Amino acid sequence: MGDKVTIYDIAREAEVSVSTVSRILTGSAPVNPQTKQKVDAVLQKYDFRPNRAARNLSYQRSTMIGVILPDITNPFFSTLFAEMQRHAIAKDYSLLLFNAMNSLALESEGLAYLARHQVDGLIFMGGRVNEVEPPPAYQQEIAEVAARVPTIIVNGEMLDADAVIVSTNEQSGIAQVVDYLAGLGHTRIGLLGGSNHITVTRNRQQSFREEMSRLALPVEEQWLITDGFSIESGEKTLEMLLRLEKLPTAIIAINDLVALGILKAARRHRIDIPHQISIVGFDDMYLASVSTPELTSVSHNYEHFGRTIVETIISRIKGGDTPSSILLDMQLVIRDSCQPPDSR
Amino acid sequence: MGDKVTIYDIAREAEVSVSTVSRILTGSAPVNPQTKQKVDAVLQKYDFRPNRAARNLSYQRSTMIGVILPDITNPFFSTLFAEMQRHAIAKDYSLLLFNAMNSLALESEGLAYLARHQVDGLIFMGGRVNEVEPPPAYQQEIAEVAARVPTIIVNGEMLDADAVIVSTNEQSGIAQVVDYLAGLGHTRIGLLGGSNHITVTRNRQQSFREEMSRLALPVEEQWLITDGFSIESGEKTLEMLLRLEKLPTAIIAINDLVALGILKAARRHRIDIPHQISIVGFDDMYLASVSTPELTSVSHNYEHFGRTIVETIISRIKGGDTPSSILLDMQLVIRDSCQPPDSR
DNA sequence: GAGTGGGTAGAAAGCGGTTTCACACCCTAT
DNA sequence: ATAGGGTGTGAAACCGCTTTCTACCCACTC
Repeated sequence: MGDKVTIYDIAREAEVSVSTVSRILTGSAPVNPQTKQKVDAVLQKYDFRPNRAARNLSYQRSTMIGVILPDITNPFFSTLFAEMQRHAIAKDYSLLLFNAMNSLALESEGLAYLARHQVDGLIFMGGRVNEVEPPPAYQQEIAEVAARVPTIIVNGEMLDADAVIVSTNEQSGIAQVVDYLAGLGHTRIGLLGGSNHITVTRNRQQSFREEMSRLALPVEEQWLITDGFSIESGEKTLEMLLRLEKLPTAIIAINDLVALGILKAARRHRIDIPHQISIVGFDDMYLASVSTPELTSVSHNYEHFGRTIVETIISRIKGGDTPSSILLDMQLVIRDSCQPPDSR
Repeated sequence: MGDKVTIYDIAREAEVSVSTVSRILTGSAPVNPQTKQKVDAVLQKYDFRPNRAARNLSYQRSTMIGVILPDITNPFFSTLFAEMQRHAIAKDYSLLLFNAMNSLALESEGLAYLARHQVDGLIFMGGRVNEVEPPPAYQQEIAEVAARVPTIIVNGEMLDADAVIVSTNEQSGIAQVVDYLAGLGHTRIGLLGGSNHITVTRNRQQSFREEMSRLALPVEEQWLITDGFSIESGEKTLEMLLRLEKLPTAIIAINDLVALGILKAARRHRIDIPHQISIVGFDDMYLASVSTPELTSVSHNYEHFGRTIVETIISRIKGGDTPSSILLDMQLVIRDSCQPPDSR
């Protein structure tokens, strides 16, 4: 996409030196208004855009921020990415996305890919940073990267790395759900989906136990079943649940996809949701309203989420003082998938 | 992400000139095996990666391909993007994504954004290129861009532009659906969703009429209702359909989202899908299996689709001979949302 | 009326690669 | 012995922009 016109051409036509043109372009030094006007006219005439490679080479930066995420087809990530991109562009940064296709191994390739592009910052979400106890090799790879380039880790631990950790407040999210369900009269609540070695799952489980105990409600261990984050996981975990003698009256799903899977399996088993069992999802993907009944879900403020990530990393890039961790609130959004127990 | 070590450092340590190092890096000229070995060792030692900005400046290219699409949260686009990225990276190109957030106006900004990055190629999908009769301003903007940089337009017309047009074979897709439904015994078929000023919709409608007429089946005009591409559109169009006296026994939805909306509205009206009405979707998004019943849908071969786009544009970039248009087949995937008419 | 200083602007040196050009060296054919 | 032809290598120019260094001009002071 090569405009062939360079700053030299502009300088020649405007009868000034390249330095002057550059000064006008960057505003790095004052220029006589008349001179500026003359040059601006030429700039306009050619719709001049400085060559990015040259500028980056000189500046020693790329104004690109790398993003590694496990699956762009997952609405949680794509929605968040869209918001991040919006804010990044507004601040004259570009987002370079690497989609790891749910492969932890590919993430290393992604790191190399973004390093090759000399990104000024790195945003790491999902995948290996989500591991509860990441293998030392992961830890070290991330720590090395984070030592060289400002890094943000979304919902991960990686305590050794010099990165900003941005996390969602699972504790508050879970508390809202449990309180809501308890308020409806539920005392028998299950938690389905997720994975034991993933931070978010672990956090939600722990917060779940805490909040249940705070309300003096018993936690039935067999109602905590983990089997992943997909629609299929949802189906499978409900099947497993249904084999038990005693069933919960309400189920919290680890995310909306799992919730949709549960809904699907429930329909197959002619279980009436929400009258026989209430369901709450997490993440409030736009899919939450596809289902019948529409899903009650714990929502992120995606706009705020994306903006926080981007503003924080840009601030880090510019050497600003940033907190080393940020906690973002979640908000229960009530739709149609919950009812008082035994309300059929 | 700055490795501070440069080609000069390498040259010094290996006791050769930078030219020699560069030759080894690029393979642009033969180098004595012994020299090469010596340099390679130093290269390895520092895990040297040439500075991208410098290289781009010298090469006068960016090895980046820009992608403009209307909505990355739409599974059709995100799935396709993921495939494209995979193939692009395998061929040492990078994809720079611009998400236009469903705004035609933003697409111009996206064009400027990618131009600023001096992308070597441009892939334009959805949005304004999908318009049946794009306003002259759009036409011209795209034509200008396409004149300067290799461009691919996915599912659009833009006949004036010097771009490769990659399209999906709607004619064959529709024919498969109609034949399948007719084979089940359906004679009363509707086509819901989409938008009259969008190419794909127009093409599907036309192919629909053709295939129906080929089978000597009547087309009931009031069963062709367009109202967009979203889940909500699906709900709305079914509501409108239900107000008619005579109903079709099968509905083709313009895409899976619309189909999901139809399913949802049908459930609300206690219409049994597929026994009262059969439904077929389009695009075979991964969501097609969320629903109950699972959606029969016309599928893209996303892997092939993405690969074709990427390989074609790279070939164009390299000055290769490429066809000016490419047609990709679609394939009906049969699941559970169709039954013979009146089979309840 | 020489000295000081602020405002402008040009020359030139990077930034880190690639590539052209020139040359040295060695080998072969005359 | 000498011209001719590869090979392999270094020096230097170049890609397009930013920025430091330098110099000039023109008040303005003392």
